Amino acid sequence: MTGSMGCPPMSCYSGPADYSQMVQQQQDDADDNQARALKRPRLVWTPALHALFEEAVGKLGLDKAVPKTIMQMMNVEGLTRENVASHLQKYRLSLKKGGEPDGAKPAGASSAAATAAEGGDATNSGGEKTQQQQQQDEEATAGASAAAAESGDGGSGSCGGGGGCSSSDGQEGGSSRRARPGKSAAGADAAADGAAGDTGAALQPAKQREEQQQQQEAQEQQAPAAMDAE
DNA sequence: AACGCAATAT
DNA sequence: CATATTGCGT
Repeated sequence: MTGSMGCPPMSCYSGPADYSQMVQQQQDDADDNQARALKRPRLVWTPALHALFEEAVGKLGLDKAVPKTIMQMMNVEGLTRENVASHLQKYRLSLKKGGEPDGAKPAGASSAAATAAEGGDATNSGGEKTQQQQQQDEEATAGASAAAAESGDGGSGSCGGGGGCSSSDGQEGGSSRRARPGKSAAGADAAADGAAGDTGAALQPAKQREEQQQQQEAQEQQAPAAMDAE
């Protein structure tokens, strides 16, 4: 093992496994915070998370793809419903727009892989800094830990059991909504915290547990010999 | 309460 | 730009 350790495509992934901390600076209040729900850094939707997300949506079915379920299925600590909801929106929007028709990509698209599209490192490896805009500040954020691993599929049925779950409903047909102009500045709300905690208490250098492999079916490769299966 | 969506803020 | 946040209507 000498020096070549390049991680072949997909293998050592630095995705949502062990992020670093990096506290962010936010307007802390001078108030004492205490058990305030900490503010988590901007969630970085890494390709893997996206993958899990898409997976969950796909497996659950569009009808059941509701934030709560998705979130549970992804099993990513620290992920909140809001996170998923927000992304879900985007996801749906994207589908509506150019779903994935081949050629519907604005331009340039690159093909992507077929079996596994992973590989995204959050941080580049070279040092290039192309991409992205000038703003964005240096807000380094990170935060979610991922894990999840095999969900065995079908594992969780949210409401299947005993309760009664309402299923999804339909959408409203109406369209008349939207009416809320006002808003703007003026409020002086206060809210914030400071400290560094991490709600995602699983991404700190103190926990060293589950972590390591997680991915979805992209890892079924194994068994050199023959192994029957489906 | 939870979801969906658009406006809006960072 | 990508996300989060918020407001409103189901």
